[in-house]
Amino acid sequence: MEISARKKRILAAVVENYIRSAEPVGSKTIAETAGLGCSSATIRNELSELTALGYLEQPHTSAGRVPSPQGYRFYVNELMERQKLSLEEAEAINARLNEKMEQLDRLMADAGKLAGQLTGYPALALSAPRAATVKRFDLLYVDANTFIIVALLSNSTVQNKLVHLPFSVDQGMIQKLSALFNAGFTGLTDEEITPVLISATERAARDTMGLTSIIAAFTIEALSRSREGEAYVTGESSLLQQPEFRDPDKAHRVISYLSDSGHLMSLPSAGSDSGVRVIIGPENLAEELRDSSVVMASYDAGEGQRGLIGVVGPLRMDYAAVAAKLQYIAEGLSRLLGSGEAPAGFGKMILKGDVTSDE
Amino acid sequence: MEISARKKRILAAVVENYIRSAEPVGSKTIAETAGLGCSSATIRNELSELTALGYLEQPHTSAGRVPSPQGYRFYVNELMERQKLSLEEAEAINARLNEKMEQLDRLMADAGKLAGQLTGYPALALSAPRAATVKRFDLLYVDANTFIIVALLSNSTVQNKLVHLPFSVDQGMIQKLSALFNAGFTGLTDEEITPVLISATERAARDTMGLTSIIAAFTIEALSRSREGEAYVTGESSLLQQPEFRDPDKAHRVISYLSDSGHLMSLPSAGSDSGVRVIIGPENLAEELRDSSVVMASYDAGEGQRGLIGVVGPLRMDYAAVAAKLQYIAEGLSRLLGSGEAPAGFGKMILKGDVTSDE
DNA sequence: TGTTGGCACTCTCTCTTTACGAGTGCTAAA
DNA sequence: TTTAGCACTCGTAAAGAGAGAGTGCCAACA
Repeated sequence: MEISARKKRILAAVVENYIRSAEPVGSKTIAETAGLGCSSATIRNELSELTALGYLEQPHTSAGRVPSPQGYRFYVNELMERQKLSLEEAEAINARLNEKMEQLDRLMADAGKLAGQLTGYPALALSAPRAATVKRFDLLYVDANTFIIVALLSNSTVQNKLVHLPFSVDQGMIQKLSALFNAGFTGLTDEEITPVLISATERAARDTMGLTSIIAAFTIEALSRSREGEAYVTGESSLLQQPEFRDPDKAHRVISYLSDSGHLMSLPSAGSDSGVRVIIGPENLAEELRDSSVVMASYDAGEGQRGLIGVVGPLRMDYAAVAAKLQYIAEGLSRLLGSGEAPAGFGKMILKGDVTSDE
Repeated sequence: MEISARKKRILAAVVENYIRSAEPVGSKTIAETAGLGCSSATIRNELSELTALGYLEQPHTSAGRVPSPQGYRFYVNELMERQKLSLEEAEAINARLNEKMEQLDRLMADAGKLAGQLTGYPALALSAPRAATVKRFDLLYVDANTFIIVALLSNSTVQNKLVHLPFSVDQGMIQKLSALFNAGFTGLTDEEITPVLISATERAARDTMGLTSIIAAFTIEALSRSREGEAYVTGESSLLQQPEFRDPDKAHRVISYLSDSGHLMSLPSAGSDSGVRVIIGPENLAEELRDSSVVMASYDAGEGQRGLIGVVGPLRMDYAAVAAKLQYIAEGLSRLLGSGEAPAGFGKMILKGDVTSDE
């Protein structure tokens, strides 16, 4: 069934009013604010039909209307105007992004924080999980009982570990091990580093002191950590300021769900086609998020990696503003970090609309 | 004024009952449960005096008594029995600690998580801030445009950074820089690395194409990060389950205060290391924590470092149980990480690592 | 056919009143 | 010094009344 232009305007008015006021919207309000040149009675008829179509809901017989999840979805897909950031906002974001450039290893989490502060919702930052391999090992001899393992991974991160030993090793042993690992363990994912391989290497090295397994264990851990991706959540408590989360139990359910990073990693799996993704209430796979909406934007983190920033809030979220802000931040991050290469291995993720990626 | 033994027993009964029930404790309840062989009227007289002395409070004329902060303090200092963990609890903690040994760099945060899960309160984990210096630099040549900076710090962490250059360097240059930094920058705190020193080094190296300042900037950042210490907070939302934090605004104030790690670093300054510390409500310096209590235990993190784990909860916290658990965890951590007294006879290796990843 | 004003109806929210109960403080007796 | 008894206080839960907002429907109108 096709929806008339006026119905669309009325639906948009309901959504936008409700987003602002958090209270059911009545026909009178719409007649006054939407500027449709018709009376509240007419609006009532339209509202009634929109309700029958499933776009609106009535909390009780004699209250105003509230958008249903389907109503929000329609709004997001077809009615929502692409919001432009104000100059101040854009500049504030740029300033924050530039100032963070110094601390690249924390950038991911900081990007989440920025998103949270700008939108006032709890924010999440995810790095796409991705199988990595070691490109190169270095073992640094420190003293007779100490050495450092340094591993350069295929995703261009460097992991290291300081190892203290209860016995002595000499430089020769360290060099031998280094050569051995560079020869035998580079290019392998964590799953390919099997106990069989380790013990074979151990025999080849004539290593009786267990050094091989120490290094192998470190390698496996470093790789699997990178494969699992990382997740940061910040500003969880700002959820408490939303009227729909004044119930501490409800808030607790959502927040504690968010706090378990394991859960979060499954969020983006639901599909990732365009720049900004909106998941509305019951569309969430996770039971705990059925009363919440999630808005996410992905960015190019360089080295063929993609990152994700997003916020979580009530259904009554200001989708237009949040989407605009997230997209702007994501674009900024892509510009700063991005390699310009096509994203590999993380599905096709093309930023929607006018991407100004001059790289 | 000296407090009679019976008053002490009554006070303890009030505190313990209130901790359990979260509701004001009446004279009748005490007469029935405390086993003092006297009637509720007698208890009433005593309660009245305890109230006059400031150990108890009355929410309103005709409710039971609630411990005042001073009452909690007296309870913690003199009445609280040192609780012993059950065998299951102790074993659960030990198991968790051992399983974490593999991932030492995350151990600090994990220890906090453990404390939180065991006690049901939000938990924090702090590393004591401490000025560090670089003990040793290594620059690893990767390819003509890429090298890795590895710095071993005096606090036995290792920091690294992968550097991509828009121009080529050769191995000789890398080696020269490495020698230069090992000669000129080891043993300095971040504050001692002045722009004057950097530019002097740059001149001395002749034609380093800005590499000197890149490495110097990395060094400063690594050192200042270590000097600021680190703070992790987990399980904030469990505060919402406490009856005294059902008010979302109150909970939000506390949680958002906790979420700012800058605030947390000032927490331990008020006191020193020995054993378990309890800070009760108004004793907190921070306004935001005046309605909360903090229990902290410090542990020996090895290398002369101390770490801190703690929990935050309502005044009505089960101090005895929480203190016992924290102490047990802290002792376990000290045993695992502690440098000085660790019995090396078991051939147990002490692995300590720090992982940073830069792009 | 679509739009409008009018009107009765419904339902929630808030305020007030009432009743209840838990616990105290006091007094007098043991 | 302890105890039993009793009046009193105060918060809370339940019940009732009134107001207000918004709907749904109907008849009239362009």
